[in-house]
Amino acid sequence: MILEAARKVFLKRGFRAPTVEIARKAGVSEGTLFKRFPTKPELFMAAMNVETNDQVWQEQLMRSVGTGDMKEALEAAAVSMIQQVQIILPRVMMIHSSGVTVAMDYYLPNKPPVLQHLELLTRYFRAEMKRGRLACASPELQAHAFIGSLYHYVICDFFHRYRPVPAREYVRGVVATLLRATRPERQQNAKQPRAKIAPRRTKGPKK
Amino acid sequence: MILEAARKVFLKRGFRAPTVEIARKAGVSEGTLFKRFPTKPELFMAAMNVETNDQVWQEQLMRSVGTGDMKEALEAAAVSMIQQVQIILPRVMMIHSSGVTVAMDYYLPNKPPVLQHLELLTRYFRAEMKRGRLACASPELQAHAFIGSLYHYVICDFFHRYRPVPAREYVRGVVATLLRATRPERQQNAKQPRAKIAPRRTKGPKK
Amino acid sequence: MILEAARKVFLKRGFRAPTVEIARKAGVSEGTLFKRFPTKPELFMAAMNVETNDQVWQEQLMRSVGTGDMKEALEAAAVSMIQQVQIILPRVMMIHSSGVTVAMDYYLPNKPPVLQHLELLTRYFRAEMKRGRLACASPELQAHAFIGSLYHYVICDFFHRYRPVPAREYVRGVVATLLRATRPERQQNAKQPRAKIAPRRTKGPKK
Amino acid sequence: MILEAARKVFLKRGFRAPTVEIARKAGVSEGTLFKRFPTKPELFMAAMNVETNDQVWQEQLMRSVGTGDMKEALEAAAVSMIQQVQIILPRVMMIHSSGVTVAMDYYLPNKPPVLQHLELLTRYFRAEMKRGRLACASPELQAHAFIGSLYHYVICDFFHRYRPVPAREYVRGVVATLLRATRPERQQNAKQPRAKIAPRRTKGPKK
DNA sequence: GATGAATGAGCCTTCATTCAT
DNA sequence: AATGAATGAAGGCTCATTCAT
Repeated sequence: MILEAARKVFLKRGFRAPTVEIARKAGVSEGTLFKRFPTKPELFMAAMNVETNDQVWQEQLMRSVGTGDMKEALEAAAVSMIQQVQIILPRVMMIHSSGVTVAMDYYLPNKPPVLQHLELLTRYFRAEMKRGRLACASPELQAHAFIGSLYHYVICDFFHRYRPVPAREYVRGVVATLLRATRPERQQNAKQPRAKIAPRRTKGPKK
Repeated sequence: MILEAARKVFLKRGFRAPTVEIARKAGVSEGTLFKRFPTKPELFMAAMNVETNDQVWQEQLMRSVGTGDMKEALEAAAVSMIQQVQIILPRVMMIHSSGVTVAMDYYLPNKPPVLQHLELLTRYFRAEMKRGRLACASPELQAHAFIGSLYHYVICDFFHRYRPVPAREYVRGVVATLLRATRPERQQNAKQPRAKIAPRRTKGPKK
Repeated sequence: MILEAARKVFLKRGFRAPTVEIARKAGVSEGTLFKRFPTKPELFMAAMNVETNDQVWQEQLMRSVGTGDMKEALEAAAVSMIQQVQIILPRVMMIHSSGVTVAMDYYLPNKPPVLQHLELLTRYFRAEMKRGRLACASPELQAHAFIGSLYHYVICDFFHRYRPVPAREYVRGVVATLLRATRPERQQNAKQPRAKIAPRRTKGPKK
Repeated sequence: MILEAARKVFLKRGFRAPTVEIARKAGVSEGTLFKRFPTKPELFMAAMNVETNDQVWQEQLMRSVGTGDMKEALEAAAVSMIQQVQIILPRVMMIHSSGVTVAMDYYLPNKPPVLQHLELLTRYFRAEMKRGRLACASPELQAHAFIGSLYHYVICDFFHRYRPVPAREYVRGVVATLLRATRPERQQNAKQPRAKIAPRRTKGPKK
């Protein structure tokens, strides 16, 4: 597939990568390439496309509001988000650095993923706050920080191949921090001993 | 100054920006440009230089360990870090996307800023934990997440001109969250010194 | 043909001749030029190629050893040699003066023509001496001098458009001189045994 | 000395050699260089100057006519000529290949050395023929061939570092050949006036 | 439709020449 | 007078784009 090849080449060598190389990698001639994408920038933008058709996790997260286990819901969402960001971030960076001037309107008609994520999480936090399951001064800011933690994991991996722990474990830590920081102070609850973040409770019952 | 001009042009138009344009913007001839920087990639790498000689805040933060107000210390550090990242991040991204192959060893001899930050904060958290002023399962992960929140502020600003609140306010929120999540459980719980998030409970019997 | 054009241009204007000019003269674009010859020096060396696939006369000369008319054989060879040298000499000179550093190994894998010629003639003279049809102190030196006479004809023509007589006539003269100088002294002259070129007779009284 | 340096550099790297390099080698600044020689071609032509102020041997040779030992006179002249040619030939070649268009009038006001040599030797041969000390069909052609043998020695050395024997020995051989070929047929052969090399014997019956 | 040779505009780089010091 | 930094025109080379096959 042409876009596949273009993506690989562009992400490795930048926008400067010659079209011949893309054509060769895609197994087609340059003629064919340019019949499909009349100019290089068009090919580039198509290859760096950032449309995300996988919003399953977004809907799941919102559906969980008020009902499910917040920790589980957030962890699942976070893992999915990391996966998505791993795909999207390099492309967004590539676009921004390419000097291709179409840059700002590339994720039309949708909002750029980062802002989508922000909005979603903000809505989620706000919703859970309304239900009294979360307490924080600014849900938006909280969302910002939460997402930032996740993005940073991707950034460290992408820039420096630095991955201190597996994604899932990282997510657990981040979610735990979040929940601890936003735990509503109920009647100074003696009945919730701990067990919040308890990482490895997978098998046996604690009792 | 040449590097100033080169930086501006490169950051706006990418590595593809013609050297004439840089020369013109710098107010010198192309000849002069190439006498100072023998090749375009060299000029590029010099302009994208990421060496950071301003580690004042790093030292201040570490000096505050055990003594000052943690909130204040962290907020000050965070604001400085954001400022530094605002400068550095676009350059790192530019380098990575440029296809210039010197890419990976560009911040030699020092470590890349991102990892420097991570290390510093980890050390800081660990130090404060030792003093009992902070409690968390994994100081490294905590640092990761904290820094991530700050980076993300820069990213949103850089990519989408999105800046929900002023940096200082954002920082306040993030630090508050952090401190809330890592507040050691004082007097009322003195018999549970650790074991909070305790990731490594693998061996010893709890009893 | 590209090489044809390149040759003409290079021989007239030197290595400095712009590639555009060659392209124009060859009736192609610069792009095509550089697709065929990736760098200018490569084009240059290809155009100045000195490989000589026309060794007919060399074989003919050697085949004539001992049988044919020496004068005719030598004249034919000399005329051919002059023709070949007229092609080769300007190129060799061009290469040497161009400053292109590949210079010394350009006629690999074969020996350079000059030395080829020297070797051939030396072998020829030696062969004819063995047959008693020629007498000289040093066949190699004789060959050297003979060839030199021919080269010089080309040089005068090339440098100064000076051509005192037609090539064929010149050749006749040179061959005649050679044959006269190397005529074996037959029976009637038995009293002059050697003393031919008598190298060190500088001092001794003539008597 | 500037010209010295220029010569070295030009002869090694061709006309393309940068003027900076020459200046550096000459130990002066580029400014000084261009104050002395307003343009590069002028510097080049000055460095490749071919004026020969050492005509001693030419006069000596002519003075020897009819008196001295022809062999010795010719050998001395030949050695001097080789020395001179070793200096001049590379320069002439360089000029011709440089593409510098002043090329044809560079040895004004004198004749180019090659032709000077030719003329001189022709006159010498003719003079000695008049005295009966030499016999040949065409003194000019004889001179041509003689000089050619000497030039070729220089060429082989220059192009291929090929020097079969020391110059002096080579010269002895060449002169010996010449003298043998042009030895007047003394007393015993008075009825063969000319007809030796007989250039135009093509048509008429010899009778 | 697919191909890939040909094009030529554009860009990096060099270097002769100038000129303020 | 000497210097050498600055200039900018020129040239080698690349590569997006076209088009005849």
